[in-house]
Amino acid sequence: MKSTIPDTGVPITPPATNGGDRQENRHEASLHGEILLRLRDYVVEGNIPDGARVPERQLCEMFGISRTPLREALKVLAAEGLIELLPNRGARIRQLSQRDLEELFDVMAGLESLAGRLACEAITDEEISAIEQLHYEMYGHYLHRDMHGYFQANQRIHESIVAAARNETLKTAYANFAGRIRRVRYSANFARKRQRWAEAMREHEAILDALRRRAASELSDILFQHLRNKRTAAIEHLAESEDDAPAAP
Amino acid sequence: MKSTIPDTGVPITPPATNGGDRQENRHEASLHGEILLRLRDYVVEGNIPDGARVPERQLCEMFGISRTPLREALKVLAAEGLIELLPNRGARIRQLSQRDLEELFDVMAGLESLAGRLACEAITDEEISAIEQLHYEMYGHYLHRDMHGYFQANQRIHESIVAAARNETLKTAYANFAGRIRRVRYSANFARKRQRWAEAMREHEAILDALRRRAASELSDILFQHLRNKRTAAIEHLAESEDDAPAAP
DNA sequence: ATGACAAAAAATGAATGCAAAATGGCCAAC
DNA sequence: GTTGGCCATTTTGCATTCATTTTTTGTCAT
Repeated sequence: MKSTIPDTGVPITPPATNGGDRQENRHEASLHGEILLRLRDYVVEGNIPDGARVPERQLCEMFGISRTPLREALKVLAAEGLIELLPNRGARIRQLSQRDLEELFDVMAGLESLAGRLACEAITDEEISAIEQLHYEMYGHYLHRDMHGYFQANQRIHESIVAAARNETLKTAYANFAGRIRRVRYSANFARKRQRWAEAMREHEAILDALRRRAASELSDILFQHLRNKRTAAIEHLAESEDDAPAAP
Repeated sequence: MKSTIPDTGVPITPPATNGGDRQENRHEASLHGEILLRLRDYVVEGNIPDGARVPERQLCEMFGISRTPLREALKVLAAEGLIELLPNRGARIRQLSQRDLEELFDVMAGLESLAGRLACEAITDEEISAIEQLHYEMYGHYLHRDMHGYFQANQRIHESIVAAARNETLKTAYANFAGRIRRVRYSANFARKRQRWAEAMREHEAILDALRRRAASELSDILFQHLRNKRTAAIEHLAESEDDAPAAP
């Protein structure tokens, strides 16, 4: 006797309270902030299908709160681009078109490219060593065909570069866009091509090389191209998986 | 007998309803959307001093609405980084430290750099001609020492490049960050140095040149450096003007 | 059986009400 | 004269309520 959202069939399973907040500062104090964090994770993790309605009432009883703080959180999520609010017709999970995805990847590419440029100005030898460490770790996962481990190491490398840029504003913006993409990744489980793996490894080595030499604009170029290639791979993958799972009505 | 906000001395002058909405889509339909647009402009135009409290109640009677839609708008503005919400202590205009400004300028530099890169892939000859037109116009203002006209032409050039990137996501993000900086510009009236003018003109010519040749990574470098120089000029100017107007308590 | 229309039901948008926290003032004590 | 604590007022946060719009459902006619 599990209650579901009739329209979408989404099971109402209250997710555990968020422990590790990433970009919000002290919003966990107030209720709407707490809700914001939980709801954002809930959406990012893909618990609600693309384009589905996000009924206030259901979410209210799911979180055990009234509509006021929830609506505040919805407005913020809409501003972040995760959902969209149709006047008098409630919130829907924002359906990303292929074009939207391309745009998002390009913006991410621009931000990482910038991060690399800035990192060259401020990164320490220790930080580079740490990234090298991650690189070798990633290489190990690559050899063992461990996609999950590879992904994690890869993500940590990119996060390290962003962190080395010493720019909190950039870091926040990066996290925001990353969240939008992650939602898609959760839904359509990216399986990367073998061939792309080898390429990506080579690119990562070039990244490390440029980083060691603090070659700012060169690193900027490489990072942009690296993300561009990622974009192409992702788009191709999505185009393929559209066969078995056609777009929502 | 003009009522004022006691704490801050902000005169309550209801701004006219916003005619030209820029980044929001159809939010003008609902009341909270309307309020969002008006309040954002009100804040961006610098009508409330840095770090001052933004009392809900005053704003409510100023806009003639209840607190619910206003609070929703405040949450969004906080997410955009224009204000900050202290738990149980209301909203304050976000005070940007010098470091914050530097970070913002760098992110803007990264976004414009990206815009240039992308523009090289898609820009038409007609669009380049239009930018050249703006460039000559700007040159005229430069010769006549018309700072306002120069500024406007300059801004339109940069906006044209962003538009030529054919990326709505980028455009929105760009507008967002530009708004945060514009607030500062309104408060502390940037007066650009003569010497910097000549430099900027040269840089703009280099930009045009790279754009004509569709030299993506070169343009990317130039644009980044151009914005970096802008940043330096702005920071210096702020540092100087701190003498007569010390920081808020 | 199907389509259109109308009424009921539900959901959204905004306003109000209420409890808790913070701000400010006042007085006493040092 | 300054400092510290106590109480009144204000303000914030959230729940509840009211009004309007949308969506569903039921009925009837074709």
